[in-house]
Amino acid sequence: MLTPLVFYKALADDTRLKSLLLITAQQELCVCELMTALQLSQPKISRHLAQLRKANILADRRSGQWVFYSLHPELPAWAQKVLQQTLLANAAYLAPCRQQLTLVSERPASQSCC
Amino acid sequence: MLTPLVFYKALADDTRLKSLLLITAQQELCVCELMTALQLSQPKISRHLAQLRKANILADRRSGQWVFYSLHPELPAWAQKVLQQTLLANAAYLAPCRQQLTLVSERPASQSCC
DNA sequence: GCTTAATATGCGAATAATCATATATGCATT
DNA sequence: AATGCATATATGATTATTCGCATATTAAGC
Repeated sequence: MLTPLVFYKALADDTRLKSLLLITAQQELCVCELMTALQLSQPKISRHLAQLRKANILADRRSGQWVFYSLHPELPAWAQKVLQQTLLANAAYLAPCRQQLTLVSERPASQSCC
Repeated sequence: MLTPLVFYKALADDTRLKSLLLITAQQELCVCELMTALQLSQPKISRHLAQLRKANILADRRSGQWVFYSLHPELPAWAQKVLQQTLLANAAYLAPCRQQLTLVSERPASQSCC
């Protein structure tokens, strides 16, 4: 069960926060997409995603060489709302990352919602 | 201006998170009330509150020997919503603190809402 | 002025988080 | 099987946070 402390510790790092918000906005992203969006090294991104996965905040799904990360299906509703609100109210914080975000062309069709 | 990263770093500590949620629930609290609610030393509480004050998340008001802390009037709406939702959805996390919370008898009348 | 209660802060020690680098795995193509 | 790309993990060094203790500060009561 996800405690608020564990959740907010997960958000208390620039790499993790931006990754989470980008994934919240895009449904799912792979490591290399986050690399270009955040302009950070591959091990750095991978490490932080692993942290979020261990906390059951993100779920991963492998598709060929890529591993796609999305919000964990059992992420509590309050935590989802927190992410959504943060995303909507802080467009400027994410704008530079979203500009540099480039989706991989080989991306397999994902079950897009909304 | 309060960035999401600064805000979530402020929430990423047990003492600060519980203090903030208790203050969200009670409008305002002083250091000694938080000491008994959280069963922690005075310097420890004071230090963390100072951090939250420096980040403009809390405001302080002196009344005699007491210093009362409340949510900063200019705390962005999204941050207020985050605190409210966290409070509502995590009663169990706060229950022990709320049980031990004892308001000072000399408490000056505060503009209580709800 | 003196004492007590509430709060704040300086400082060094302990703890935890993060980083860069190197190495390893998994899958696809040749 | 060998090469290349995407991803994962291990390790040691660095850096940030947090803590406890002692000491200031501020206000109230005598």
